[in-house]
Amino acid sequence: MSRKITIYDIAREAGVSTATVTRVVRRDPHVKEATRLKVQQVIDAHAYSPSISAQNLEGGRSRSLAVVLPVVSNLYFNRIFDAAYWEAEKNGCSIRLFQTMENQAITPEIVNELIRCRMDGVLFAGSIWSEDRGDLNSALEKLGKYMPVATICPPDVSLECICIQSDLVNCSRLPVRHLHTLGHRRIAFLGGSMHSKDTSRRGIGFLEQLRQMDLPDDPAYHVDAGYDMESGERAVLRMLSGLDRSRWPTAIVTFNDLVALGVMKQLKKMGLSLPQDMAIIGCDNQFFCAYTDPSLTSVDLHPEEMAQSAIRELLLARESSSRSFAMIRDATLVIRESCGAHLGFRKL
Amino acid sequence: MSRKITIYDIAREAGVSTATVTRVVRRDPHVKEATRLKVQQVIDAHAYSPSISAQNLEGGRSRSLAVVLPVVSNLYFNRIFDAAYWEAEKNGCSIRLFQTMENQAITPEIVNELIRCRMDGVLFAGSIWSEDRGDLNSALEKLGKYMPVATICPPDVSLECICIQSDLVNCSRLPVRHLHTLGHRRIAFLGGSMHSKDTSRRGIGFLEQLRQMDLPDDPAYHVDAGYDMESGERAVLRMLSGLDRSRWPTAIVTFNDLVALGVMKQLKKMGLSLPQDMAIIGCDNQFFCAYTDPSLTSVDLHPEEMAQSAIRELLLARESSSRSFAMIRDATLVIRESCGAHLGFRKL
DNA sequence: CATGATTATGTTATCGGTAACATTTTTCTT
DNA sequence: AAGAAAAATGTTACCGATAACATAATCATG
Repeated sequence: MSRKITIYDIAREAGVSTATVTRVVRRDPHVKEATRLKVQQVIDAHAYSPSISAQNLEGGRSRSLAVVLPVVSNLYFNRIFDAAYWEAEKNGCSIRLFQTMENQAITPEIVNELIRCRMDGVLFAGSIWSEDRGDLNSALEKLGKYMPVATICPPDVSLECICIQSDLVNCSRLPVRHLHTLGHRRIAFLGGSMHSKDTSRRGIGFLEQLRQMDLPDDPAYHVDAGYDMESGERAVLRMLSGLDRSRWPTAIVTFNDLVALGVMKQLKKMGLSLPQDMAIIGCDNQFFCAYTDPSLTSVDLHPEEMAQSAIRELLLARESSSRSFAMIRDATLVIRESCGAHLGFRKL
Repeated sequence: MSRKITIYDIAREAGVSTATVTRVVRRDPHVKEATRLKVQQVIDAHAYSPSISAQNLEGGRSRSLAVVLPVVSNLYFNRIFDAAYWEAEKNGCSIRLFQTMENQAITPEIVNELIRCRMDGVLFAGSIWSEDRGDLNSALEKLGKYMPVATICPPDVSLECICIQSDLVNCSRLPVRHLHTLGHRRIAFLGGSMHSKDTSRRGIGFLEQLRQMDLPDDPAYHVDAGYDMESGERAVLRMLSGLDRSRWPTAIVTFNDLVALGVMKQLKKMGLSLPQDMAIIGCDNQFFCAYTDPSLTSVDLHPEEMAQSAIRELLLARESSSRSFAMIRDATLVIRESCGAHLGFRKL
């Protein structure tokens, strides 16, 4: 393995001091043109570039940001991660990923590692809240003493940080309104685990929306459905088999597109035709929504934009210390075929 | 922002030298129990842990591996990245991601950054080969002088490195054989860009397979289809509209599951029913395959296992210098509904 | 051309650990 | 109890870059 060329090698070969080499590298104007040229030549010849570890040690920063999220393989978080990557890249920073898995806990090990590595900032993204948010908050609070902190998740007023959240109100309102326009009255919500605060928040928004529009908010229409396809399949089966056919909802709003995928599969298995017998609305507007059959109407929370803002704010916060920031990213309903809107379909 | 506790702080407070603190941290047995306890107490009290940058600088390594791939948002590479993450995590390493985008070029900037950061190894994953592979090889060769290199992609014998590849032979053979068993004779391949070496390799394997089984290898059945859903839609339309209905293939093998998604959508739009009118086989066995309608038979190349092996070998190569390794990961056909096998369906 | 101002370059301490080597302390042996 | 061996601990140079400070070289001006 080759030895890495150091600043000393360059200095020696160019016949100058290391200080001058640094100056050339950092484009310090206080260098005579002749010297600059000579040094630059040696640098180019060896393709020298300063060691990151040495720079980090000296400067006490790392030019890298942490992104802490449950799982990258989840498409929603994948989009956050990807967007964060490019935004960081654009600013000469790298991203270090930490996956917390379902429990979404920032373990003391992670906290420690982040501090050890002198991360320039940390972005925490989550959707399911851990049972006692206390742990999470205290972890974030501790991190806040060492680096700027940003979160993309339901907000907690008690926390001073860069706080970006999706528009949960519209996230519930848009689907209900759309379905209402199409004439639906019995609308069900298959959403997440009812034990999680986020879900119930979304569920509550959903219920509020129903009431505002004078639609029935039958508890039987509000079912715990987990976060994936299998859960969706099971949940819809459980819900429908517990109801007399006359009381079946005519539309289902799901926690996310994965759940919707499961729901659609199960409904077809039961012999229903979509969207005629049941309208479906998902959430996240994943890439496959346009390719399901029927294509899936879905709410886009714009995770990319949220991640971008978060990273941008983190980088700004590096300079101007202690900066707190809050924004709500609006939600958008992307209408496709799964509610029959394209057919001019209207429930009676 | 709090100042990070250093080894000097601990040493001073515990009344020992920094060497002793290091010994305690590194579990050196040559420390008196009483001293160890005293130092450990101070360490715990301040939640001290050694600075990564300092360790990296001193030790000349980074405990982190680079994963270079086109795009993480692509599900295939996402799985590679995720598996690499966990395998590295298990070994106390972190992963640094580099996205090369479509051209899949390891730019000089990336090469430089990898060396600058003293990466402990690099895993290059790709599928589409850049037009002149020369650039890529010379980049990998250069990197090889500084760190162990692994690749997950079609092999190049000229390159000395850890070389993991998927079983391209079976990747072509399994779908053709399955379709043949089901009575299909006219089988089409919608695969990637025909300009890329990988695709043509896969395409060639496909053609060979057809010949071996005495099936027609009509060039009209071998179409450039890109890598995503839109390309799949367009490609199948192009292929079928160029053929008399009597000459239509009865089955289509696609480059990947995304292309298959597009193909299925287009076929349905044309009024065909699946799998009766057309059998489809995808590749990658993505999570959504079980939830398309009909569910999609697909080849699994086991990217997770490949990534795992790659990372494992990289970590081993760190110790025993210059280690070259090759393996072919077998492909598996996951049979679902899209060829009608579940119906006992047989083409006549 | 001497002198101060300005510009260019060099010297050195520092960032936070690590490990080789040196030194001190303890333990064991006879 | 003296001396050797072993164990515990301390000292220090080093990893590679940076920047404050010091010094040297160049320039302008009366």
